[in-house]
Amino acid sequence: MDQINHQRYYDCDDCLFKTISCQYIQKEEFEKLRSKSVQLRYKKGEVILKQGAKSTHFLFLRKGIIKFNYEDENGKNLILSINKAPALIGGANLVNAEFNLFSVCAIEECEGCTIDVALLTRIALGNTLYLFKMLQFITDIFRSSIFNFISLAHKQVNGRIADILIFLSQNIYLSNSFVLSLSRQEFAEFAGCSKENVIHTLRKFHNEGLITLEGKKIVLNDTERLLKISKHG
Amino acid sequence: MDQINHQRYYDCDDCLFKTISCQYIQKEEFEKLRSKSVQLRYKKGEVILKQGAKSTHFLFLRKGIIKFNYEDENGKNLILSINKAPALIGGANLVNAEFNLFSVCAIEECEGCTIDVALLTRIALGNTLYLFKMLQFITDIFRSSIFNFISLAHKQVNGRIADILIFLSQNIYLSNSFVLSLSRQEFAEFAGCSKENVIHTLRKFHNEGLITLEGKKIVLNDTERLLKISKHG
DNA sequence: CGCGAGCTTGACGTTGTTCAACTAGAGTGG
DNA sequence: CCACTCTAGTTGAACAACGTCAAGCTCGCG
Repeated sequence: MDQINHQRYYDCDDCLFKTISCQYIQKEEFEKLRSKSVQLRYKKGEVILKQGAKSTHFLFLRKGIIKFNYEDENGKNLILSINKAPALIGGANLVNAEFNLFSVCAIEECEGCTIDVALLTRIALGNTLYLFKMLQFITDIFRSSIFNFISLAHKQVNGRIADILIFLSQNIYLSNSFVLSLSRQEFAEFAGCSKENVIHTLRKFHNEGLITLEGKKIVLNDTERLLKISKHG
Repeated sequence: MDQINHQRYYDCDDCLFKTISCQYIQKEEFEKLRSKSVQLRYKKGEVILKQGAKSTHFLFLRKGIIKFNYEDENGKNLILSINKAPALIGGANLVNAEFNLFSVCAIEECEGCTIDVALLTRIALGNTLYLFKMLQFITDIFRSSIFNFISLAHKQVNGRIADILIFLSQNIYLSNSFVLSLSRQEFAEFAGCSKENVIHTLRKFHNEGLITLEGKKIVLNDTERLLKISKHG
């Protein structure tokens, strides 16, 4: 068991989290964090943090793409936000709640390390600039959720799907051409509509030449017009 | 000008913000905050903080009810959240942004005082427990927005309106019977639907005996069933 | 008294969901 | 190596939900 947990996939000296941390805190303090930290790999689909569970640790996501997922009483899922590394996740609860408000799942292979919340809090409370930096990291999820919130709230499906395509292109894959890591079902959970509607709409965009669709591969041909659709609603 | 600004509506010694602050910081420090602070009153409908403006101060809301309002490129409004005093507002931007991401408007007569962001930040950075407390205050808006986000995202209008009625009853007016401070239009902007739809749905709830509707006065007769409608979607 | 803003109502067309049938690919076992 | 099954994706049609529109109403205010 210990053997597995201590497996190391990468060198901490190469890690952004160390670089950032050491701008604020002493190396010895970072070493304390590190000594309590464990490197982990997640396969596509794996749950990283479980909604409702007690949040005992953060995860510094060094590589990969994740979704923030909310499951309601009826078992219906809703994707609040999609984020890529680097990110500090789980922190949605630092200020707010003892238990995870959402689940976090890998939608691409992910790599990162756990960070002890209690210890990080203790260190951060002794160093306010560091605390500030950590909070910036942590509240990112809220900001990106609100982007999606606004899109959902007063656009119809055309606009929302255009929004999501642009978001994925510009914020996640950083290219006009990408292989979607989401299933159609997940896309629907992000867009707040049925999967059939996603399929119909993507097909329509394809037929109109806005995008090129080949299964999971999507190419945005006309970002201009997508932006117009997004703007118009 | 100065005369007007220095008008005082209430005694700071009675104010919750002082009580809380003085649990963490020295009286002399609080006096610094106070000396830079101005008491203000807002009438129903007045804008307290304007979306896009530089956020130079917080407002400690001592009395009243406010809405967080987002206006999109086409001039359409969306109410993200409704909150009542006591609250520290404008802070949605503390960690995140230099400019206000949303507007804040009074929907009932409000009373509060400005707080200098730079000074509060300076003091809070010297006192992490206080910083933490302030952050808790400030991030409340996010949590309550996400409540509404989830409701919007995968419930239909029936469920959303039931949600809002319950929210208003339990979190804002603290009674089963209240006089709505929102116009039908604003209710629609909160529910993410058309005002006619709000009217139709409220009328239906009325006819089914779930609520009693008399213009702006609403009585929740059957919270149980409203909860069921909310849950079912 | 008349005007205007907010509210209400019902009709109608559009949007979006649900359902059922079908296809394609991946994994399984004989 | 070929059925078989399971899952994800796709399609179109029927139906329900929702927005838009147009008309009329109410109430407060000049």
